[in-house]
Amino acid sequence: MKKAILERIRAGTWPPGASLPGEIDLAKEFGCARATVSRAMRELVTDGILERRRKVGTRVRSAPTRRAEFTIPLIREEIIATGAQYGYALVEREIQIVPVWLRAQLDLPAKARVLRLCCVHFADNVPFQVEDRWINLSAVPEAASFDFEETGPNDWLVRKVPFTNAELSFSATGAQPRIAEMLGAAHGSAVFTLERTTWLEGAGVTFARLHFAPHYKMTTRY
Amino acid sequence: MKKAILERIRAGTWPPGASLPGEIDLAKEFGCARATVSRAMRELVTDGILERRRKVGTRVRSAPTRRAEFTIPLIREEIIATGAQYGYALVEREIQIVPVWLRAQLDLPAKARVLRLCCVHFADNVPFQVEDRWINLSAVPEAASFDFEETGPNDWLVRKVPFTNAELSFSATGAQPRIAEMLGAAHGSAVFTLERTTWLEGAGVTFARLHFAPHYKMTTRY
DNA sequence: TAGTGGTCTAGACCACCCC
DNA sequence: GGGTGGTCTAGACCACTAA
Repeated sequence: MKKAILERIRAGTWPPGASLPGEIDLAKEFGCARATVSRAMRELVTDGILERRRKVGTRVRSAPTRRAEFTIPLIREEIIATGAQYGYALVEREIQIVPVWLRAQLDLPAKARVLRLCCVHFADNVPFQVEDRWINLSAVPEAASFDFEETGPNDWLVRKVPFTNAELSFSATGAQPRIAEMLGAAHGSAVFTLERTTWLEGAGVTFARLHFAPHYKMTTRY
Repeated sequence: MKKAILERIRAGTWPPGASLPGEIDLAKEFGCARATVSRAMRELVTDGILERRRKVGTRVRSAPTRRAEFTIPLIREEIIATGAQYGYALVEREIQIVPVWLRAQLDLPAKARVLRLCCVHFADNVPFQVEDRWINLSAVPEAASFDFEETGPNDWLVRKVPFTNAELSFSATGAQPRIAEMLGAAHGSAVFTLERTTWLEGAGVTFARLHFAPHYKMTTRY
């Protein structure tokens, strides 16, 4: 069904910007139930192919969708998937009062306690990613008594703590001396940086800043 | 319906990794039709919350390999959305034989002709993005006779040329002298770089390498 | 207010795949 | 083989919104 509609769009029966017939007419035309047409069209909307408005009808999107989807894998799985051996090292672990910049990001009260971790993930013993992690101890008190010597915070959190909202941002930063050293890169070299914040029902859970080794590329197809 | 299921997951009735009851049981429990449960669950699968396998059942994904979705706006619209004034300048326009590295990327025959464009997008007269663009002239012959003095290739292509597949990749690169100069940045400074390739039915259409001014961040929430 | 999509029901058959 | 999800039907009512 979905294929049949797609074919017509590709064939030019319904060029970009054109209106499609209503669900009932299409159902007759294809000889199937209206619910079937409806489902196929709803899927095409989520695929970014169609655009629907009540009372107006369904149109083929004229400017093809410009949405990209990323799956953010666990770093361990990402490394293993390349065929390399995964390695992990904890560099720093400290409980502290939340820094001001992080208070704003996680929406925490003043003097909230956070666990700060810094660790390195290796692929075949070569540094792959430096993870700077802050965990809100009022949201995740168990974290205070876990040592993170063997298991990375990423792995641990994913199994322990659900979240409802997240924010991701990508950027390029010049490697700070400490980061550069841990990554085995030159000072100031361009580092791909991913920041991720997660909340559970409005309460900030954790913030991570991930620094990737030089030449890392994050790729997606659609 | 979808909400009801999500609530239970959040509430911990079905913790990560747990199996949910079958569709028929759930339908009884919620007092609704099986098709309704089915649709809600399928949607939760596409949201990355659930995982389903025939004969095995439905589970809550333990590692929410959640997908982040980006909307890649037209650069012009992105700049205007910040309240700044959009500016555009064409720096270079040349028809040439496709370079080898690009042949592989676009899947072109040797000696295919491509149009190479280099331009800068400004926000309030400050360089915002440098666009390095290659267009396959056998796929888009009209491009050869368009001068791109006033309209950026991005704007033009989006209106003229459909595509069926695309690949996006993000990385951090040290600014090459030419790029640095155009961006008004220091040589070697960290530049966020986005590469985008699009195909139409298997035929490479265009490749773009976008270099953003320092401190650019690409952000998404979900 | 009329017409569109959005959602649901109750039932049916099929495809897959672990046991 | 048998239980699971995948998909479909035919019909119904609701919600939104442009005219």
